Order: sequence, then structure tokens, then C-alpha cells
Amino acid sequence: MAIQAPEGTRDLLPDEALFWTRFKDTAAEVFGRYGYVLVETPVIEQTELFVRGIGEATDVVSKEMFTAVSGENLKRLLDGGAIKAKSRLSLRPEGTAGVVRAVVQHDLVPQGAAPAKLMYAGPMFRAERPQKGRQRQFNQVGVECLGAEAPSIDAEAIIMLMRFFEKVGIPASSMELLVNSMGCEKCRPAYRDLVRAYMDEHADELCETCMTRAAVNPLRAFDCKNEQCAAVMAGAPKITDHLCDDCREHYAAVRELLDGAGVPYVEEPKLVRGLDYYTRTVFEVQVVDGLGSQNAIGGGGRYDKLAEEVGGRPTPGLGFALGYERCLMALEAAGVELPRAQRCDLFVACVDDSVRASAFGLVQACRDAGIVCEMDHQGRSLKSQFKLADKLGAARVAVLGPDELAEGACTLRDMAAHEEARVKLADVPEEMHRVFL
RNA sequence: GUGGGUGUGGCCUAGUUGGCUAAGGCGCCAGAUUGUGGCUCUGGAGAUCGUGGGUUCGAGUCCCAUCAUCCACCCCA
Repeated sequence: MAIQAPEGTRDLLPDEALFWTRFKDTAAEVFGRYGYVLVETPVIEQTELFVRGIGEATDVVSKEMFTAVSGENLKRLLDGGAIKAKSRLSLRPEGTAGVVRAVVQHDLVPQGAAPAKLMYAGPMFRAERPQKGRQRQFNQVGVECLGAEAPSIDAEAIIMLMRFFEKVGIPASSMELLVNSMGCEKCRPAYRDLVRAYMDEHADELCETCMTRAAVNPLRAFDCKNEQCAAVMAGAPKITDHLCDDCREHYAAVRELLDGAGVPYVEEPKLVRGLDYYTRTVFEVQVVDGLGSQNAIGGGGRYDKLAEEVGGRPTPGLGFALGYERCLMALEAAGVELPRAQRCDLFVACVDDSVRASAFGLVQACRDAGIVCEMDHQGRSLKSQFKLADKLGAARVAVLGPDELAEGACTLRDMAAHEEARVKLADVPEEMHRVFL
């Protein structure tokens, strides 16, 4: 049997590859207006980075990472040996950890400096079972702002995320922005204990996994899809009622700025993110339909302690990631069509084999002049050359036969207008430019 | 990792309670008088029915396994 792409991966064929490129370009253009510039970090990082940054207990790290080691080190591991920490590598499951690592490593935020605003776009890898809206290799576009904790940073990032979604064609009416604050290391532990205590009181009404969560990370219980759990958790203490003064003010300021910008949002006290590094502001953008049960197209938040986790000096940070494939599904649900990658401005058709060399020369001259030009390479009849030209969407067809060649010209046909005219071969590139510019 | 659905030419499908040379549409290729497209018509190529076993006189149709895929759980973008 022919070899197929690995489970949960897929090929971006020409039309989509073009769309993905434009998607990234649009992101760079929109985010660039807010001062964000592109960085490229490795697809593999030391496993340690993700363990420390994202959190060892998170699902992403504990069971969804692809580990990468060299063949030689793999042999050592299989033989029961040990390898150096720096040789333990993983394919990145998300983009933030790598960018923050790069910021720390290259000291992009020296003390007293203006914040670093960075964006990235590329594949992420998670060893999950694929389903609608979830693959093992998928593309994300994200931004990270390090070195500023002002609520205006949170607000502008959220605003530009919404602006981007609208720019690529996702109807505002089909999106919902959820926001919440998760507090900081000062107020969250106390709140977490409150939730845990509440859950213990209702232990007999909650599912098993939720009770496991109560011990490890009680906040995750808010995500449980079990109806009864959801009902019980609806009565649990809300983080927004237990924020410290600083966090409450910060959160209020973010909302005020969003209000001022006219960006609609829904406060969702149950919104908790699955990655350990989040503090204070968290947000998520969901689409109403078309995405199955994976309805979040973007999400992020503040992570003021992450730089320290990775070994840097204390540096506040904020970022978000958006899923390209999920956006694509949202666009398809909205009826947006992808552009065609293949195009052709001019097709040179040969009447018989005697003119092929001349035709080849004409094609080459046009290409050198910047025209997308093609000819037949399979000895097709003139009739089928026209069919091919039509299929390629050629705007003009240059017919080259013994008659034309005798006078150093070709018959240039306007496919849409059904009109033809004799044009000197040397004048074809110029004529094409006249038509298209 | 767990659960369920699906797997027929490049694509989408038909295939009745297992039975004559696996059917249709799209697409592809070639024609429909003299050097020309998009519509229409005609003809043609192309499938050992995901793979490997098994039951049977006989299996695309039943059973098992395996692979792939889809959907859901978990979790995330």
C-alpha cells in the first residue's frame, strides 16, 4: 500500500498553501500596526522548557508531547541508558514557551527597556487523537508581548486579535469573545483552596475525574462537560469575587479599554486555561457553529511569571495564539472561497510541430518579462490546447502557426471577448503588459 | 489513551435476503469536415471493491484481525 501522511497530519495543497501564506501575511500586516514583529524559533526545544514553562501536570506536557531524540540517543534509551538533559528534545506543542525562551536567551527586554512585541506563525505538534478541529500537526499564529504589565497591553492585543479575525473574513456576528481574570500568585492560591473546599462539600455530586481535579488543579473542573458537574460548579465561588486589589483593578481597566474601543465581550468567570503559566487576564474567541466541539479559534492571556520559570529575570508577559485550521473551518462555514493558486495570463498554442521552437522562445520571452505564461508539452491538438488554456484560466492565447511565423507574428486571442488580432512576436510581452497594467 | 461510525476506478456514490463479465455521475483522454476554448453529443481509458486471514460450492456483500479516516470523550488553538 502506498505510504500516507502520518495520522493527524495533512498536506496543504497549492490552493491552500497559497491561502496559508496570505493568512500569515495578513496577520503580519495587522499585528504590525500594533508594533509586533516576526520571529522564528525552532520547532524543537529542550523538553525541559515545556515541562517548566507549561507545567508538568498539564495534559499538553504530561501526555501530548512528541519527544524527539537522535537515533543514537534513542538506542541508548532503549538499552536502558540515560542521555543528557540537553539531548531530550520535544516538538513544540505551543509557541509561547519558545518565544519567551528566545527573549530571555537574547535579552530582548533589558532592564528599563520598552516591551518586546513579537509574533510567530508555524506548525505545532500534539500527540492527541485527531478529530474535527484537531490535528497532531497544526498551524498557529501567535503574539507575545514581554516587559509590560499595563492593562492597555492586554486590551490592545485582544482588540487586534478581533480585528484580524474580521480582516480574514470571519463574520463578527459569528464570534464571541470571552474574558476573565485568573488572579495572580497572591490571590489565586487562596481562591483555589476555596474551590477545592467547595468541591469537597459536593464530592458526592461530582464525577470521578472532577474529584481527581480537585486534588491537582480544581479550576479545571469548571471545564467539565458533565451536566451535573457543570450545575454544581455554577454555584462554586467565582474568581472575580476573590481577586486581590491589584488584580481587580487591572481586570477592570482591561474591560474599560475594551468598552471604550467598542469591542463586545462576555465576562466568563468559568474561563480557565489549561496551561499553568496564565495569570490575570485570560480570553478566548469562540465561533458559534461549524467547528464541532472544538469551537475556540483563538485564546491567550497574561503570564507574568513565565519568564522566571524559564530562568530569566522577572518579566511580565501577555500573548495569544490562534488556530489556522480552525479559522479555515470557520471561513468555510461562512461560505468564503479559497483563491486558486494556479493561474495563467498567456497560453501559447502551436498549430503544428514546426513552430514549437518558436513558441518555446515566445513563452520564455514573456516569462522573462514577468508574464505568467504556459504552453503545451504533450503534443496535444490545437483544439485541446485551447481546452487546456481555458482550464488554466488563460486570459489570452497566442496561436502560432506557419502562417504567423512567416511574418514573425502570432494571432493573439482574447478568450473572454472572442476577438483576435495579429501581433508581432517581439511586441507580445508589451501587449500583455498593456492589457494587464 | 477510551468509545462509536466509515473504507467500492482521481473524486462522489449504487450495489437488493452473499450468486452471471462490479453500475452511474463528475473528472480525465479522443472525436463531432478544412488551424481555435467554455455548452451539447459520441466514443475511450481507468477498480484484483483499504489490507491480510476465515466461513461458503460461491463474498463488495458474513466473521476476525490490521491499517487509514471521521466523530465524540479527555484537553487545547
